[in-house]
Amino acid sequence: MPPGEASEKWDPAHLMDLLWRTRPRGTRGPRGSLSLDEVVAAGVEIADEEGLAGVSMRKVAGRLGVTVMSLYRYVPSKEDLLDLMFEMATPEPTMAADWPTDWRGRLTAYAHEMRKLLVERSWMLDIPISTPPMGPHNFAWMDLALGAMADTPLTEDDKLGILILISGYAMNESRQIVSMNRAVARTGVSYEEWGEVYHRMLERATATGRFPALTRVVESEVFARSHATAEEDFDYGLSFLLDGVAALIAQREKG
Amino acid sequence: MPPGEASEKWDPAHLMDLLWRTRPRGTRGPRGSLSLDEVVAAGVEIADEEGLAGVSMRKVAGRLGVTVMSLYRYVPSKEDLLDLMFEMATPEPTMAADWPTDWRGRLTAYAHEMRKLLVERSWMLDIPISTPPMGPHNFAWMDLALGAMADTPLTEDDKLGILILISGYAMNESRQIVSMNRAVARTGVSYEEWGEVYHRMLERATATGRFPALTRVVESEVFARSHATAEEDFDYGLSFLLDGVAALIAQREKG
DNA sequence: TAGACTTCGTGTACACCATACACAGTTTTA
DNA sequence: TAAAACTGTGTATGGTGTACACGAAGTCTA
Repeated sequence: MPPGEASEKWDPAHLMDLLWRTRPRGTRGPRGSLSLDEVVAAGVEIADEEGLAGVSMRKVAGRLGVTVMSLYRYVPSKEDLLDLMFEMATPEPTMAADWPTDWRGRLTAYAHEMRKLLVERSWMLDIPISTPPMGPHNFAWMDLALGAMADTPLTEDDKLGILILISGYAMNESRQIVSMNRAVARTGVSYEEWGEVYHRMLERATATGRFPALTRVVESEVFARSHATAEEDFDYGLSFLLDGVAALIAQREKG
Repeated sequence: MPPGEASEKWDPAHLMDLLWRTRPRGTRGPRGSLSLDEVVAAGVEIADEEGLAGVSMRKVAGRLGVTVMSLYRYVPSKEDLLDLMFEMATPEPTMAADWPTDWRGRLTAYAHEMRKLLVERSWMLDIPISTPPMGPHNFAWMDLALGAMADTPLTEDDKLGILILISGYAMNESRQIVSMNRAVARTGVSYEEWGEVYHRMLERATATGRFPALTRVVESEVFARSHATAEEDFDYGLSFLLDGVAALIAQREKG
């Protein structure tokens, strides 16, 4: 390789080696007193307790009774640690028991499962994702959703598109739920009162007359009335997507 | 008020005052040499040039020729500054000219406009959003989308749900595009080659036989083949949503 | 007009943060 | 036995947001 040419670019394969624990490890020196899993697990613990902002290399090291710099023998950077935490926090999907048999039921269950995970471990949504999914657990989830559509006449192209669409929807909806939960925690205003508060803000803003369509929504008191549960809201949007899938399936069956 | 009761909670109304420039300003002391708009604009400039990570209070102050701490006379915290930047970076929607007349065309245009903005100013997606939209420009966008459905028999409840759904979709899709752009920038691997690279990673992973449905997708070479443009991908998912909206409209017309 | 009151910008200081680097100790291979 | 490779550690660098105290400057009230 010509010198100076390879301007030190980042290689996604390194991350994959970390995720799959396939990093070649020389046999020479002393074996580490820790394992990659222990380091990542410590990070996950802290994130579960204090959120992602609480995860610092110092705290991870402290929890393991080790100096900060020794962590870098296991993980190239904090960014990689976060990617590894995301993978570890994604559970192996185990839905054999009550797993429905029709594609619609399965995709619904999949979306719900994803939302449940992301709302519980909301710090996962705070991790800046810099690559497409590459870890084994994440692949397993993809496989699950794709498998849900196995009995349909959809093309593989279709399935992939739908997978992305539904995952995106679940992430998005989770993001909103989480942001609402945090607002509640931070303000001390209850979940129910927040609709009231937002309603008043909108009233103040629409009083200028600049937002006619928004004004009509506000006047309909959607915000002020006690609203549907987050679960219902989620299913509402999901049904839109699944109707679209159904239509596509019908089309593929015909053609 | 009983002492010790109000345990110093965060008040969203303060943020709204900032966003609407309605913060009461005493008339006593000297007038500031800067304005809130100048501070926020400086932040936006830096974000445009270096991304959100480049925005620090020190750099903003430096750009304005002022000490760091003086910024806190205009903005309570960096978090608020970011919220203000989000609002300022959202342009006043001006789509009078080629604005379609049917709801479907309008919602499509809306979604495209949103995607364009978020991909251009990708740092907006990096801002941790902690409240529902409260700024004038954000309200204007909401109004636009709601107004797009004015001629339909949808209830105000429906419209709000659809607004959230479509905005969420646009944000989500933008997030993916941006993350791809960043991967390209960081690895030096071209946009086209990335499919190739990811394909090989998937091949390696599916070789274990653990992911049957994923294997079928990989074997179909969806990733390896040069793929649809991001624009086409976007419209693909959007059509799903809009079909759902059409179905709901038909239903409301009947009932 | 004098003094009280506010608000300004500034400098200093603190408690963090990620990580580059050199080093000494330990383990394995040639 | 010596070389090589890998380990954990301490130190150091250059960042981060913001609390606090200060003097200067402007505006209101008596």
